[in-house]
Amino acid sequence: MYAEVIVDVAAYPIDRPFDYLVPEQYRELIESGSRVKVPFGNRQVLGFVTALKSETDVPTDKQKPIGELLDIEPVLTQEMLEMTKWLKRHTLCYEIDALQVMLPSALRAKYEKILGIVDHNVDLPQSVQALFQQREHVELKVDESKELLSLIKKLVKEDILSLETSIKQKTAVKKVRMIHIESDLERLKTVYDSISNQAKKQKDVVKWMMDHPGERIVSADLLKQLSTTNAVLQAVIEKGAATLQMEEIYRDPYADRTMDKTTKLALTNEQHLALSEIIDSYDKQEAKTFLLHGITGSGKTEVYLQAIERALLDDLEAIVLVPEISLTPQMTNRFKERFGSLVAVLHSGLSTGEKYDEWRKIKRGEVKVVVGARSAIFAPFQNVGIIILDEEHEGTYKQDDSPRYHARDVAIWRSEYHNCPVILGSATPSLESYARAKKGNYTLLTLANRPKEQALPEVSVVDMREQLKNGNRSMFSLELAEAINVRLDKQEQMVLFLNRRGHSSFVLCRDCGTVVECPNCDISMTYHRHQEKIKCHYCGEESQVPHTCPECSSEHIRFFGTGTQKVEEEIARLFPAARVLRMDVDTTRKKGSHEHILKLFGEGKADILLGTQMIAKGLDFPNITLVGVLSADTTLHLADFRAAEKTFQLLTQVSGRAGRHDKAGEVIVQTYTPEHYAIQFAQHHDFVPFYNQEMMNRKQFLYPPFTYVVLIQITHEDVLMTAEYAHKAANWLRDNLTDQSEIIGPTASSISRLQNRYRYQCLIKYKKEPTLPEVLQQLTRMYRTDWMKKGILMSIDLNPSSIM
DNA sequence: AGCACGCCGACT
DNA sequence: GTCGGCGTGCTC
Repeated sequence: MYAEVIVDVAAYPIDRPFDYLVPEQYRELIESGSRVKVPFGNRQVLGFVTALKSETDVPTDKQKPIGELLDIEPVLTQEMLEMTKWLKRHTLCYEIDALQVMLPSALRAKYEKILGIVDHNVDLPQSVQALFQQREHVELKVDESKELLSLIKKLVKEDILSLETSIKQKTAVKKVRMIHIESDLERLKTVYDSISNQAKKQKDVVKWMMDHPGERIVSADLLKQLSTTNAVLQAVIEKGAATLQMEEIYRDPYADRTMDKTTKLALTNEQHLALSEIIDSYDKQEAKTFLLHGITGSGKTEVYLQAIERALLDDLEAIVLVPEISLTPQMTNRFKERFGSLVAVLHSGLSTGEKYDEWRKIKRGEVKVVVGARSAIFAPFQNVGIIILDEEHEGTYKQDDSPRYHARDVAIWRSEYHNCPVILGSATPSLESYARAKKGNYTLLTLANRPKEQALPEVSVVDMREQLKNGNRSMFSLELAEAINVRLDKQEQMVLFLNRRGHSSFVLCRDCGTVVECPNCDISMTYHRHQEKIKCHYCGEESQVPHTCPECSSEHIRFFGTGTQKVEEEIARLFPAARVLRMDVDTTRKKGSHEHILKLFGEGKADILLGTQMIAKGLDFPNITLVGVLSADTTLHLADFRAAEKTFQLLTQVSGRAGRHDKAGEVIVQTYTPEHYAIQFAQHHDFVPFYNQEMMNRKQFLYPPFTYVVLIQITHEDVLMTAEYAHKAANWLRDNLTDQSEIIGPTASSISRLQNRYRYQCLIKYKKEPTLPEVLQQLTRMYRTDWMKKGILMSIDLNPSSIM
């Protein structure tokens, strides 16, 4: 018996199955989808069994047996194995990357080099002895000095030391010491009597146990409750009053929270119509994709909940994706409230262990609904009944490193596998999805009204050029300042939005015009006043604020541009009575701080919630009556064909935060380009006219959804090398693709250097290009066999979410 | 001769 | 990706 194994090595010639002999003792147990340890070259690596067979073409002298079978229950389902092949083809990634992306990171291998002493008669050199410090075995870290490493290598060769790789799972299953108390009271009594009166503590413990016969309790809890020590407990166990067992437990991030269960809400006609179309298709077991276009506050979530309820009736499972879920506890809570313990939550705020435990609950079918961010689309359910992507237009559904998959594509693939519907929901659908819905590839469902018929908030656009002309140089227009004062008087809440964190976005010398740039990236450093530092938002570089110009030594250094920190200060100056909560990457770094800020705001502990785009989505507080967008221009002028679309989406989403309940909402948008159609249409909540206008632009410049694009990015530490290979790539594409494709570039990327690597890119635009998969595969091969060795890094992104 | 370093190819 | 093998060139 042989197993085809994909080994945990990402390299071009390795990117295929290797055949291994299955040892006798594993023949009954092994299944495809299990992890194994295998000898590979002269080391041990982790691998995934993708198939079993009785024959092989591999000559006998090259056949090696599997070292160890790691899973009795395979970690990969058959569906995942099929999905892997599809992912590999469609994202041009290594098969091993496709496999690993479907599993929680806890299951990834952790390789350790273990150094041991073989010959004790040899005196080891001082430096090696220091490493061992009397121990028999130590872990050898790669960051030891070169001299030491080569010395060790020599000693290993001479058989004085031994070097082995150990493979461990990154995070283990959490276990607790569980005490099982003897259930036979008589026997407990006997034990009690047998304990000498001197062992008072032991008597106490057994006495307590006699009140709790047959119960189970976690060892630590028992010790705490009886304020005793492990020694006492051990003695009691030895006498037979209880037994100790290691038991698996789940780390539960929601352990200390209780929630009131909610029941179905009554649906509006529109909601009902949408739901019955979905359920119809569900009943027919169609793999149909719905685009649920519902204005903000129109009750999309209730439609999701009731569609899921239908699937649960048949004991099928549901996957719900939300964009970066930890940002929207309000959203996850709605699922927890409706479906209680049937819900697993997967998001980036959980620890590796917590994610692993949620994953195991899903795998074992202990939960039926998973709510999670992008990677939750790989939830290991076996009987999926419905898949939902909320805010389907969000860029976070596209993974921006290998494998560069889009959760929407995976969702549709899985829906075809399980014959179940997919619901894509949004108030501002992506142009791609809306175009597909109009063409009939997706089924369009529309919710044009809010359930309680609340009006959409009034949006006014303020021309900041006029403010400047009238002598107002503040970042608050008169209109916005007035509106803020009104809310402060009425004790209503506000959300202020600015898509830029930090204090000032650049530091400029007024004498020579120098802007302080990051030493590793071609990007200006942002001033952060709280730590009195300047930071690069791309690579994390930090340094002291210069007091003189690094170029000309002038002291006329000034800070320009506005970030959330500066706005916070301005609010304190202009509205001293206002209580402000700032929410951006800088204030939400700690685990749970996100929820904490929102909780404070929900309890009315602040008047103003000031933040970056993380506050644009999902907030639902009844007392918010004003939303202020301090500058709508930040996203509008990016060098990306989706800039207008992103701006429209953002404005519509933030506007939706106001007036969701009884009180009417107002939105004030400040901009230097009020005439721009994205701002105009967002002002009037006009998605369809915006869509039509934007489609005309896309058509004119041949951008998606009229074409498909592929972004190819080349980076290297040396500019000339970067440019050279970018040209090579572009020329190769021009020579090999048909003239149905347009190849743009190479050009320097808009951030031309990042983390000390220069960046060039080219773009392929095509409507139909039958040769594309083949050509890209060949380009990848050239890169992996040849260019990589020269330090070039190349990435190919099909349907990139941004071309910057 | 003895070894450091870089390049090449193999890995079931 | 990571190892060993092998060639080149430098040093004692």
